[in-house]
Amino acid sequence: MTVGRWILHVDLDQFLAAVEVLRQPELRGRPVVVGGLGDPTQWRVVVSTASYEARAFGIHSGMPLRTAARRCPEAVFLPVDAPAYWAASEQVMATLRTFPVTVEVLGWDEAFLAAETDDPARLAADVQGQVLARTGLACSIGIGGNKLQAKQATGFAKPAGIYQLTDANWLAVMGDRPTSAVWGIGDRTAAKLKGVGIGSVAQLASADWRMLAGTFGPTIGPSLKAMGMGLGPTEVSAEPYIPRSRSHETTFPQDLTDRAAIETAVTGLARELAQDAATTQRPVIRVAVKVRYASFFTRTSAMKLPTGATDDHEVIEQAALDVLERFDLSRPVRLLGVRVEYERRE
DNA sequence: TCTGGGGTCCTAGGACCC
DNA sequence: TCTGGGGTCCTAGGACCC
Repeated sequence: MTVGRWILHVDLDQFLAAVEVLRQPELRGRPVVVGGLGDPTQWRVVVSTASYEARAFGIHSGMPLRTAARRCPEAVFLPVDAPAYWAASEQVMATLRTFPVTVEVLGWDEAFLAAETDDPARLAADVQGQVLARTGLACSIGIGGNKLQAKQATGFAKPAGIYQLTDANWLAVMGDRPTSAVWGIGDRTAAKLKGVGIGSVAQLASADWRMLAGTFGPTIGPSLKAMGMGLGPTEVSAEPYIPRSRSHETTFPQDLTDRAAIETAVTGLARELAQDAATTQRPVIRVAVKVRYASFFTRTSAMKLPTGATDDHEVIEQAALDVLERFDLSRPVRLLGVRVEYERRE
């Protein structure tokens, strides 16, 4: 066998629920639902992660906690404890870095690995074993010739398995599936593809890229065909991630109708982001405000800071309030959000 | 399903300038 | 002065992902 370059996608299984079970072993085997403050009677709070036992009741991420409680009243509901998950994630990523691979972290429960090996399945099994031994957490691993194939393969590896997807079996495995099965193609794009006669991955792979460019634009169009063919990026970077923006948003348990309360909330969100910008020394160049009304109609508006990049909290808060002025605040407000964009540095 | 929070990237259109 | 074409900046919004 010749040594080749492989991409592995490592994905922790039911990550939040798994960390909770580690801390409370008596929860193992029980339906566990992590979300919000862990109170299933609260409105407007959704499931972050459901354990496999909870998923058997039809509970899944994004589902309102109240709905989850209705589907499985005996489930254990737990609050989201982000610091605990970040700590567990750090342990996992450190374990991955003990292998002779390049590790690119994607959020707290995923990573791409690039490896030179003639036996990627063996490497994947070793990684799985070490992650489990050192952290107590199970992961699934997809193996591919590029990031798309590897990421896609992980879906077939779950739970706690290994699956390989390459140029050799891509079309055999993916060809008959709907285009929305491909990572990066959502329901909107799949529906639009259907409108031009493309329903399956195989059809997308053999589609005319000029036609796609006409329908989806010069960048997205041809990239869709490439995705259908199972082509994707191969660079894996261990460079520390530099965020482009940060945001905070809050959905209120009850809609806000009082202008002063709205302004106070926006100021508070902006202040937190400004403090964060100052401590991380990332000057802000733009400030955006998001308003979701009771009707769920959502608008955002943004402003480049006229003063130039700054981490001055007064400037950032004032900018958020100035942008807020553009909105109709006579209607009940369900959600308020503030986002700051950082100066891009080379 | 009465619908969270935190991100990224792309596109389209208007303003403005030459 | 009924009027072109190209480049760049800015903003709103779409789409997608975890």
